[in-house]
Amino acid sequence: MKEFTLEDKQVFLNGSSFCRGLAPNIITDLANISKLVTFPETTIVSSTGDGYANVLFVVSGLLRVSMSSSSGRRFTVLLVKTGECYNLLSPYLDHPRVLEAQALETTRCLRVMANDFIPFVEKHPTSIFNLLRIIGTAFDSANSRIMDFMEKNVENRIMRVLSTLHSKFGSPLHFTSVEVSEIAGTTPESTLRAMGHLRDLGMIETRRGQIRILDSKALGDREFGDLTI
Amino acid sequence: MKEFTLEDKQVFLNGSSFCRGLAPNIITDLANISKLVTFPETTIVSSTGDGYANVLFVVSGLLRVSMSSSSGRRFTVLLVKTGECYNLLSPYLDHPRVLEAQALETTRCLRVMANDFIPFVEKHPTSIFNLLRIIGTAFDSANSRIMDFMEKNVENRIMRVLSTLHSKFGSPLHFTSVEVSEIAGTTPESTLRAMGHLRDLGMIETRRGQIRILDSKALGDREFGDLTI
DNA sequence: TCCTGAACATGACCGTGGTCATGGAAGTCT
DNA sequence: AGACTTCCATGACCACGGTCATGTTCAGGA
Repeated sequence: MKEFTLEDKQVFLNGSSFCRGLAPNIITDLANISKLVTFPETTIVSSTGDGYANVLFVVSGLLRVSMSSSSGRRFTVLLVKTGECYNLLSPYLDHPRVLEAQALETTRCLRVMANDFIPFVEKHPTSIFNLLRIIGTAFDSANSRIMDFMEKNVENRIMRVLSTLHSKFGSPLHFTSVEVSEIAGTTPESTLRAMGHLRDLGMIETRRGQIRILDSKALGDREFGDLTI
Repeated sequence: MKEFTLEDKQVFLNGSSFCRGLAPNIITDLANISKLVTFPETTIVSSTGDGYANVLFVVSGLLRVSMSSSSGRRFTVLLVKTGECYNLLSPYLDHPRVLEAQALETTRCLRVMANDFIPFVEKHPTSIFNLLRIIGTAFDSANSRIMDFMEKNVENRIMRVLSTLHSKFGSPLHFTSVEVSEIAGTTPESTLRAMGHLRDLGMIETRRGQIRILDSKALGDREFGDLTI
């Protein structure tokens, strides 16, 4: 693989959500403390309680951030794609996080160690805005998903998930029923039934491991819009 | 009512979660930009989409932070009591928040305007740790509640809520079935049925508007502990 | 090419809990 | 004291969706 130069880092970071609107010298500082790392597919990047405190900026690939219960059920909190970041909060938290992260594909990331990230933020307080914007959006999304559990039936939750995934990843989506069910908080069977109905209604088309969105407008949530997944 | 002097502010802030471990001069700075305000019972402090961006530190009373759907169902995200704070993120967010806040009792707060709060944090970057710790805890709690929706039945959710409320407010609790149901994400009827069963099991005692916890250990969640409500 | 495992699909069953309805008990106001 | 409101309590109903079971289709590997 080609070398990932400082300039490559800068170009990439410049397009990332965390660096939106930041001055070039700030991005250079961040590039300087970052290091490219590669996680092969299925790698567990961090698991519950392990105290992994590095910040990761996904360059390519996909990270799944999830939460699991002792009974083995998994809930997907976030899918971190190119330009997005994971673990922004951990450098600041003493207690171990409850979330875990796994690479769904071979994933390259720029890694910033907690010990470098904290001084970076202190030196450049304007980065707090982006940090808090990202966290705040995720927090709002989590609460919005709770409302969905209270109000919506499975089919409507699936619709909102598909609409969100479509906004984020385009069409067709490369997710299985298990993956969608772990995002929507239901079972694979119910997911397949719901998607079968949506297919009958002409909103989507499905193939093995592939979902094509035909009517994203009909799928979306009128009240709260897309989630942050 | 007696004057709330600068020294009163400092003493109060010194005991608040946001100021834990902060140097005295930092607390003085915060006290200087804060102003005591009083919200009579039932006051809507901020409602969805109104762009209220001030930070509030509850001196006495209780704020309920909640989310409502168009169909009128309310979900209580947070109960902000003495020493805790509300709206830490809003000064940093451009888009309006989805949460709303109401005073459940006559509530006195120290209010810091967004325009004063942002420079304060920039001047004292160590306050970021507390800010992010509070946000991170709330975020983890939200995800934990989602897991509860997926895994637990109503009775177990109620148990976890009661255990958490007991840790936070002691015993007896002064909440109605409607209020508990809005925290647990269920209906008042189901809440009453569940609490009736818990009463039969000898874990709680109930009177009108009052819940006495008898066996907090049996109520608690073994896997994830208390929530942040 | 066959074999194996994963993903899709669908039916049957039934428990949880939301909804509606009714009534009683406990405060509150005039 | 009586009227009124709020909260507690409980029963009946039934729909949603989780669980289990069975079978088919598809893709990749030996």
